[in-house]
Amino acid sequence: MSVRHAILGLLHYQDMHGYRIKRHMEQHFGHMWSINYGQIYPNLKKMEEQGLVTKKEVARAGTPSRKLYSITAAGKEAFAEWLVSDPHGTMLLRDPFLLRFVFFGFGSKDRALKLVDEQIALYETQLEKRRENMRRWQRQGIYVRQMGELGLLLNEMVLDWLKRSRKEIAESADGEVPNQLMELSLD
Amino acid sequence: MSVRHAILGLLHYQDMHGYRIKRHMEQHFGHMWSINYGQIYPNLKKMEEQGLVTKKEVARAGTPSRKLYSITAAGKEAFAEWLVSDPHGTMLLRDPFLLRFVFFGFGSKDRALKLVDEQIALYETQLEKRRENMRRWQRQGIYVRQMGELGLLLNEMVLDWLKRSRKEIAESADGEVPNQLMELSLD
DNA sequence: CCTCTCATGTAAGACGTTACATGATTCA
DNA sequence: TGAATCATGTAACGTCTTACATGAGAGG
Repeated sequence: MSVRHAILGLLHYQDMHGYRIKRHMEQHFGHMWSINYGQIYPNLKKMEEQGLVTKKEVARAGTPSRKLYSITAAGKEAFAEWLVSDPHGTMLLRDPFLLRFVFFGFGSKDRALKLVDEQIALYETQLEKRRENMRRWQRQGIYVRQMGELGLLLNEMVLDWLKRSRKEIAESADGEVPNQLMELSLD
Repeated sequence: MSVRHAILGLLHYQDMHGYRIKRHMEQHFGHMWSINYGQIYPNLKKMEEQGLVTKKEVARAGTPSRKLYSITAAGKEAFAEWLVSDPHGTMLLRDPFLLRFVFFGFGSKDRALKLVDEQIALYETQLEKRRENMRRWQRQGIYVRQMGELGLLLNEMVLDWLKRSRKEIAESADGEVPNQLMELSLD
């Protein structure tokens, strides 16, 4: 499970508690993964049972006591194994927008344009955020910086693609979209 | 649920049975999504119960009878609604390799290079496949073709990125990777 | 006073993957 | 004879999301 290993990775840097782990992941890997408490707390618990991490409760007046987790030798070993395990194939773009995009031919051109525009706006906002983050990533070593660069490249590429698609859709007559029924029935 | 809507989309083209749906998705959207029988058959069943599709059993001597599904008016309506529903944010690159990549600083440089090389080989193989598929997508209307182009662009971009990263990793001294512990502890 | 951030957690359900079971036909 | 393809399905498990419950402190 990736979430588990990501946590073990972070604990190499320093001891952390759940809330902090979530914030950190969102700030550093937010453009690649999502994460939530429903994953973090149960996984920390399980990893403690497995001896991959240890818990140290730091009581503080008032607020719920922080639970600081540290990685153990066994945890480091498990992490090291995972780090060099074999590749699992190429990236999938399991993106709900893209899936809808493929079927835009069944809706009206206007609707398609509207949805593409919304998506363009989204990517433009995100591009700015990523450019800001880039400054932070720059100082974090080769690998973190490279990951950030990939995120930026991807964002720019998708944005360009959306704009080109938009243009082509706008220029096509509404009926110009070929009837895909015939084509697809060939296989 | 996306799988359900993807199936409804395909049924716009023509009636299909489960096996065929899987094959079709793998051939046309294989670079973006994965799918398996554990999703298809239960979902077809459920959609039939909901009146989104109807089943017609076509008995054939010997082999298990094919179950041809057709989309109903209600199904088309549900699909049309989904098609114009609001965007859900930007793409996530939930890729196991990338997650490991970020932590390569904790392993040796040689291991990192080996893993990057394996990934490069994977993407090169896939790039060829996608170039072949492009011919098929070309004839399927704007949207399918654009999706195919995005897949190609993404593949080329990641491949370039991997090669550039490889070079930079190779040129870095093994100890040159900054100690990320200090940097990260700042937030 | 109200909202935001800090902080921990659970429960239910949605979604996805893997492995298995079955069996005929086609092709080498 | 053996492997691949066609064809349908289930069970178990793993993973992820959403919503909820709780409560203190800080700042406007």
